[in-house]
Amino acid sequence: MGRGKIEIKKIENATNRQVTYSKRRNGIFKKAQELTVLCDAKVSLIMFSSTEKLHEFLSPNISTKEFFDLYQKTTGTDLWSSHYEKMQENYRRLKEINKKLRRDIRQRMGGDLDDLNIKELQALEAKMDSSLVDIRERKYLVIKRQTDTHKKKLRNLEERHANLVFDLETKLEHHDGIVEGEGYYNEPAHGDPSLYPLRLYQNHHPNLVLHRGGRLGSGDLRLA
Amino acid sequence: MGRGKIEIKKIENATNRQVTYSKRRNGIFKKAQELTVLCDAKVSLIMFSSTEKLHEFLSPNISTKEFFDLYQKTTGTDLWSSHYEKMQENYRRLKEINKKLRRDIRQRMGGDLDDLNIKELQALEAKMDSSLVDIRERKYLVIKRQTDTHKKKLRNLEERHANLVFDLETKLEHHDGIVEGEGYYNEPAHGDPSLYPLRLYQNHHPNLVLHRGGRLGSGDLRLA
DNA sequence: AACTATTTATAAGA
DNA sequence: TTCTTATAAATAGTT
Repeated sequence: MGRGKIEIKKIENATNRQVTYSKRRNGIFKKAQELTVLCDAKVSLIMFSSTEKLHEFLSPNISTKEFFDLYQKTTGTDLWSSHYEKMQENYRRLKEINKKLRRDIRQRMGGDLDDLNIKELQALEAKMDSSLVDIRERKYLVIKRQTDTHKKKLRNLEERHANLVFDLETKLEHHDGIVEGEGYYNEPAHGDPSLYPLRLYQNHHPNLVLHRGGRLGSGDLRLA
Repeated sequence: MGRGKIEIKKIENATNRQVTYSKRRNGIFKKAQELTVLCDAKVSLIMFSSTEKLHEFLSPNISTKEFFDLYQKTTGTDLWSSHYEKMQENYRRLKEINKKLRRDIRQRMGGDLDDLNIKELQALEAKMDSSLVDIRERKYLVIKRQTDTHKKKLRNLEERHANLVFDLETKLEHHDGIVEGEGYYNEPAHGDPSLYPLRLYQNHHPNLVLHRGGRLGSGDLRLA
């Protein structure tokens, strides 16, 4: 259809080819559009020119994805399954590992033991026993650490307390009597209440204070 | 193009529509084919008739998947991503669970205890202890079961042995002497060799045989 | 991007 | 469906 008949083979002249592509592309798009309307059909027409330019026609009221889903459903193919495969493989492996881990834990918790023989049971028992030793060791270590920390705090507290008492006694000696109100009764209240000198007027000797200090701690720290 | 001009709107007559679809489908396929060849283009033409029948044209030297991959790459869309997302979510969750399980196991094996406080350590110790009790219980149950089975087998063996001895003694009484060769020496050889009467001629009393039977077992079954 | 001679597609009919 | 054919539509080559 044109001034002359042409042979259907690749047009070698690039310009000519491009012009023909443009003309015929319009033609085929029009045909696709007419087919869609006349025959109530769904049409997807996608093309890449020799220069890789993309042109597309799609019937209205449907998206490319919907169209492609329909295509796959109809042809029975699943073009993206290959994309999944690797991930699915990993997923399966992870699931399997997960199952084994759960089973292992169940056994360590004393369940799921039905299909273990004596040897396996003994091995499990031994492992658990050794682990328990580790855990106990660890626990005692943590306790010891905490106890040491408390002891250190306690010593520090005792020292500060003794200093207070010493200061007070020094003042008492200077005044030759008991100090009331101001100073030592109020100042500590702004800080840590636990540092408040207990019944200060009754303790005139630092060594006695140290003894009382032993009771300022938070009791036996051994939680075991 | 035809005997008369037609308006581009849906053909209401179903037969007519089907005929037109068929004719124009051939036409557009031919156009697609010509475009492919003439202009060296890649064309994908997919259509569904109003009766959902699928027809497809695809340029040679390319697969539907390749074509679609190219389409997505060119348009920058990723029509598969939504399909991935759900699976990726599951994968992530599974991985997280797996991590926790591994950690749990490591802790039960006595490792990874650094970030547990005393309370957690105590709880872990208690759980392990209780589990260990379960495992030991289970072990003893299995051992007891096996021991019982062996005892039963043993009793059965003793009984059969006693019967043999009884039969032999009966025969001895009838013959007033020792029986040689035939019968009891050979018959048991066809069955379980362990059932072979031991030095039979030396045991004339069933109660003695029963004592010997005690030594036919496989030793102490207590494996604990 | 237009033009137009000619080929091609196809609507209607058989 | 397929063939026929008159006619509409598409387009090759030209400007």
